[in-house]
Amino acid sequence: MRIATWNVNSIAARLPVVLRWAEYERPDVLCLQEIKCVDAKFPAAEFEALGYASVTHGQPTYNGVAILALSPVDGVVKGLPGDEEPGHSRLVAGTVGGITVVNVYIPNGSEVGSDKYSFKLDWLARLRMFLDERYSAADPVLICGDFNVAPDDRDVHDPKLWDGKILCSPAEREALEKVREWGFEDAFRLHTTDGGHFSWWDYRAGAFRRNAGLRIDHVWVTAPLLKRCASVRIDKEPRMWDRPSDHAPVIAEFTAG
DNA sequence: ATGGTGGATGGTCCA
Repeated sequence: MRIATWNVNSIAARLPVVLRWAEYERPDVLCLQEIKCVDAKFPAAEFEALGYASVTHGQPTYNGVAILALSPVDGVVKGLPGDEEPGHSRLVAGTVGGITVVNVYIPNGSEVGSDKYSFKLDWLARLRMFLDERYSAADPVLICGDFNVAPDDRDVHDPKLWDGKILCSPAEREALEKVREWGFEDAFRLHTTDGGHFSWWDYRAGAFRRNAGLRIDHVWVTAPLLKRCASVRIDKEPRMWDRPSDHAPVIAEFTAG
């Protein structure tokens, strides 16, 4: 069972790249963030032609998340409780092949100290409450997505430059740690302990060429999945294609449970 | 260089 996560920065703009990648990689589950479209505009038929069912939670212009899966998705949840209506579409969850998958697009936060930063910290606190109320860490639960946080300095190309900045600041790292303490481990760090592995590179200033990136896209799992996790890798290949997303997909592989 | 690039949109907002 392979589960992937990818911030695609508009599914309309990225459809050729995502279809091409899905066709050769063919993960069992593909979690997308920033689809930037309403549910009715999601290109479900194109993915269905590859065998994928779509569960979308979109909104106009911004945000939006989707779970694509080769087998049926049950127990679907759309949206984080406590979101104002109409809220940001930043969470979609469901159970596929016995694994509960929680797909999140955690707010970016803009700048430390801004209103958007407060919203990010509050959203993370509400995410923890949602997990407390809805799921059990004794079960196979996986949370993945664009977390918009580099958990520690190994995940930052230039820790001095980013020190205290958005995506790296202590308060957001602590708020994310509270989510982790619910019962998750960072699956990537099971297999890879060194730095220099990134999942996002700014479009500007030749950041990808210089590998000036951050590791902000994550796959975290509970204990029952931890022992089944065979590998986690970041696929930089589609970041080199024409009209790429600024994020690379992350793929986790699990042995049968 | 308080910039740079990219997406949705059709002015700016967002990342």
